[in-house]
Amino acid sequence: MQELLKSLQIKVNDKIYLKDPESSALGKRIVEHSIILINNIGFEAFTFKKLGDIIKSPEASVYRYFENKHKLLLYLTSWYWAWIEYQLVLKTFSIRDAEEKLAAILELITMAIETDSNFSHIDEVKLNSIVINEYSKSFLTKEVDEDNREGYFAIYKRLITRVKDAIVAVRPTYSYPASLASTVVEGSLHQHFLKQHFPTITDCNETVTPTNFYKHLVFTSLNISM
Amino acid sequence: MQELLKSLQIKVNDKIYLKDPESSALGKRIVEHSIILINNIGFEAFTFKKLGDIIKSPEASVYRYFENKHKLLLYLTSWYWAWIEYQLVLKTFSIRDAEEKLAAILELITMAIETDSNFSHIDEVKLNSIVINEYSKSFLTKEVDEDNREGYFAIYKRLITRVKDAIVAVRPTYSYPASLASTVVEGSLHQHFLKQHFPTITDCNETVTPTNFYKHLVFTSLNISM
DNA sequence: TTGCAAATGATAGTAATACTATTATTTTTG
DNA sequence: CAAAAATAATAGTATTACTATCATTTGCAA
Repeated sequence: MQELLKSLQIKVNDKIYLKDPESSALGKRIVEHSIILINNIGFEAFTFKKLGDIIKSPEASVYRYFENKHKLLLYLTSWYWAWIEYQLVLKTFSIRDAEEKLAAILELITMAIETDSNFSHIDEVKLNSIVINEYSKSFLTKEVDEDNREGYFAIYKRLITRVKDAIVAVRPTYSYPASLASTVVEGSLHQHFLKQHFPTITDCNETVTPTNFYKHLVFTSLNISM
Repeated sequence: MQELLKSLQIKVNDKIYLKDPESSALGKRIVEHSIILINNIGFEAFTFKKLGDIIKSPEASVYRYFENKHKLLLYLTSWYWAWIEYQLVLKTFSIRDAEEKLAAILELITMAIETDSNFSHIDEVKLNSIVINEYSKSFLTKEVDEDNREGYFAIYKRLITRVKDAIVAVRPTYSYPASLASTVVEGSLHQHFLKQHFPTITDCNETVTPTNFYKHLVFTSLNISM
């Protein structure tokens, strides 16, 4: 049931790919192993040639699914945000209290993904790690406005808007709901990164989580005592 | 006087370059035109070959100053953060009141750089734009731990620590001073980016600035009424 | 079950990138 | 003014990021 809903809901903008990777076994292998490979060697060192060698298909076959590796990154990260948005809707639609709902959203957004759902070719733990390490690169480009016009960031923006709406529901007079929402989503990825690589400039570690920090940040900003 | 101090203070880790670009006319041309070129075409499309064509020197000459373009980016962004840190120290060392000092720091950190100082080959406005668009790429790499060990991010971390210290001075009991400091510095770059490319997910525009947002965020977090 | 289209595989090729190497020429400076 | 240092000129390599062509396999419809 949850599986069914999932397969129905998690759809990315079909202009991102040339051929839907969900539509064939090869497409799924491309997605599955690109996640593993990007996670292993990083997006810069990742090439369609290396991926082709791993899945034992010529790189030309990969190019039939994605124009280039940037489109593939857009695909993977869009899928991730769609998956998060799906969980957000599922986990919060029945919560009536605005504060409680916002708290649930913050938990979902700022939490580390630690267990793979294991019912598809997509490893969500590795994908989360890719989002932490590579997501910024998907929009920090000269083509960002063009890509945005094509709708490649639509799911991400919709997610931020949902967070913003939850903030507004709690405190309609607050002046910066959109900035606060985008700060939490982006900032949370950043704190997870700092925790791993720059521990001296974050308070997040094994005991203190980004969730603790962002809950405090958001609720005090909205004038709610903690 | 300010000029003198500046030339004395703004020094980057000398392991970032092979030969100090400040030590020769060619070095300065490399830095000056790399800022212009990266700003124009973006870091991905930027190559030493293209830079060489512009400054009319062979790309091999550029390679005598910087191992590769990633090192050049580290150099430029380190210079930028050193410049910001220098201003921070200069503008706040005489402020005794902790809240006032923190406010001054937040203004400096979150403000857009709009005027070029015009007394060196470095255009700070363009460099600020490079930092907004490319800084994340300097640490979102597989080599981040190695680069960090070499001290390539030392100035940036020291700057964040200064912001953290100012937060602690205001509210010693606050639990997340380092995370708040890193959130403000990184988040401010992000809000400037959103303002330009994703206006629907930020409240920052011509009238509302990241400074307004972050001052509110920080001071409410520290339980100071606004 | 054959037969045709679509998908994939195999192979080749190109321009650009990210360098390294060598030698010649110019510039600096002791 | 001579030696040393810096830069220019040129060439070369492996890899990347593609595109093109044609052969083979696979799925499915008559």
